[in-house]
Amino acid sequence: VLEHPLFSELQRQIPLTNDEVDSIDRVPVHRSAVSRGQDLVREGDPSSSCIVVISGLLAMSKVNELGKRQISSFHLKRDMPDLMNLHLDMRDNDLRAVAPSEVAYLDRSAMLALCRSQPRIAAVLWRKTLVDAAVLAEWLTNVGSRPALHRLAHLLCEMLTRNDAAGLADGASCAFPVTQLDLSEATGLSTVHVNRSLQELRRADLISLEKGVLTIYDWPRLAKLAGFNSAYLHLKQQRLRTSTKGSRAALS
Amino acid sequence: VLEHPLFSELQRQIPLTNDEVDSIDRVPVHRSAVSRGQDLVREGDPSSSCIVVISGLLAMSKVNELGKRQISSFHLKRDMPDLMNLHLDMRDNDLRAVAPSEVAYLDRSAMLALCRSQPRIAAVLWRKTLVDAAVLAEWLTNVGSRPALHRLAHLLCEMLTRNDAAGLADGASCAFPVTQLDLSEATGLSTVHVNRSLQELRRADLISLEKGVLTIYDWPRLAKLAGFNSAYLHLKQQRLRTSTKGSRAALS
DNA sequence: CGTGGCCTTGACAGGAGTCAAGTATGGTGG
DNA sequence: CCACCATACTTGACTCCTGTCAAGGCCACG
Repeated sequence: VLEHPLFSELQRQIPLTNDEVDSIDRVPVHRSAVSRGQDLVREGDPSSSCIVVISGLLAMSKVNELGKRQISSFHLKRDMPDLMNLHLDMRDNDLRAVAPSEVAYLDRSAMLALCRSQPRIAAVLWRKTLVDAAVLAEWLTNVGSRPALHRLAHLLCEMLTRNDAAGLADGASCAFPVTQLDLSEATGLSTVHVNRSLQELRRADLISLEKGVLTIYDWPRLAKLAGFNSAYLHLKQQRLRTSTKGSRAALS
Repeated sequence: VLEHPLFSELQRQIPLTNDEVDSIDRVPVHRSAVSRGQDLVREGDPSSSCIVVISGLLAMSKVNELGKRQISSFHLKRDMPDLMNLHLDMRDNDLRAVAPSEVAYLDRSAMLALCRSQPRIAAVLWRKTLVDAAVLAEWLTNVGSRPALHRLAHLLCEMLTRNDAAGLADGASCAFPVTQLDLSEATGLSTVHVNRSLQELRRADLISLEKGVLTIYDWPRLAKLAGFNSAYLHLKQQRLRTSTKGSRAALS
């Protein structure tokens, strides 16, 4: 018997009462696997479910009138991208699997009922949407105010920090299975420029990004370049990352 | 005796019960006037209050490591910009008066208590934060994927639409008391380029923006240029703006 | 061992930024 | 009532960051 996907995430935030656990168990779940590039939901769909990432990597995005796609967030294991639509009746964005993923669909009206009956759970979920919004604001700042190199560096810093906070990082490395096209859509740059900027970061021995694995060799320098300050992620346990230093040669 | 600022906004969303009205009245309010350019709260401040705009125009913004400011949202009368921080303990953004404004400060812990005791009100407020987040995502798309002219046009379309939905527009006109510096910080463009793009929009007889008043002379053409679709604003009453057409000459 | 993604590279173009100077505009005080 | 000042807006010239186009190389997968 599989654990309820809401349970593991909520338990991380607050200790749950028996009553709360029972309420959670009453939310119907439906699991499913999605392959790379597949859309889970599309702009204009009515919101009818609420997705939890079980594994893999999802991206929320919008396509503008010229067909250019803008990714507005990445979602790791245990993230709930659909929370942003819980109280909205129609989606105005796409949700797509950037890498092969497994997801759980929770019934939306059951989720709404859960929030009505369990205010503490509602508060935790609400808080999660606010953190997502804070990340969105930081992305806007990133895209609107930083030059290409800093922008990419910032995204990479965020990904490692979030993976680390979620217990998904391995030292200075974490999974980040994206193509350069994905990166270009997340940063608002062209793929060619993403390619060149990545090379510059690699040549400076700051990072490597290959086969879907991101490694940051010199955190202090990269974070400084990016102007990265993790405050906007509102992590509960402030794990201060100060010392994953060392050149590529030193690590390998 | 002044009406409670929460009341007018919530009443617009759902009919309130007596019990709910009583709970709202128990939230302490403190009104205050702020002058142009004044910061109401700053990045790093603990969230201790929750602001409602009574009149004027506020902007949320972040300053990057190079001192460049990015505005992430504008807030009109009755908006509650601080709702984005209700469940977060520390602010990661600034809130500033773009124009002379009046605001009401609601006590944050009283707001949290209100949400705990009145789930319907919590749901309405939660929904408001989700709409704000949806706007943020659209801004990201705007800044990340549209060229300067389209980007500005999109912002102007949004402002008129929101003013209209809030009952603050006068036909094809609304207040928008911003400087070109403000516009540049909201769009991620330079002030010089904002200036030239505005002139281009004016020369095409699409808009005027002077003395803090925005007028859109040819909505269909401007909206098309901007790729503007109001769906992301999640307005309850879909007031379809299709026909504020006419050249400047025809209107004046 | 093809074949289609994806990554890489070079050459070129252009949108947007910067710098710098000049022009309105509105508020202030003499 | 008008001179003065600060702030905002305009304009021109020039630079450069980033995008576009196009071709070639490198896998991974069938």
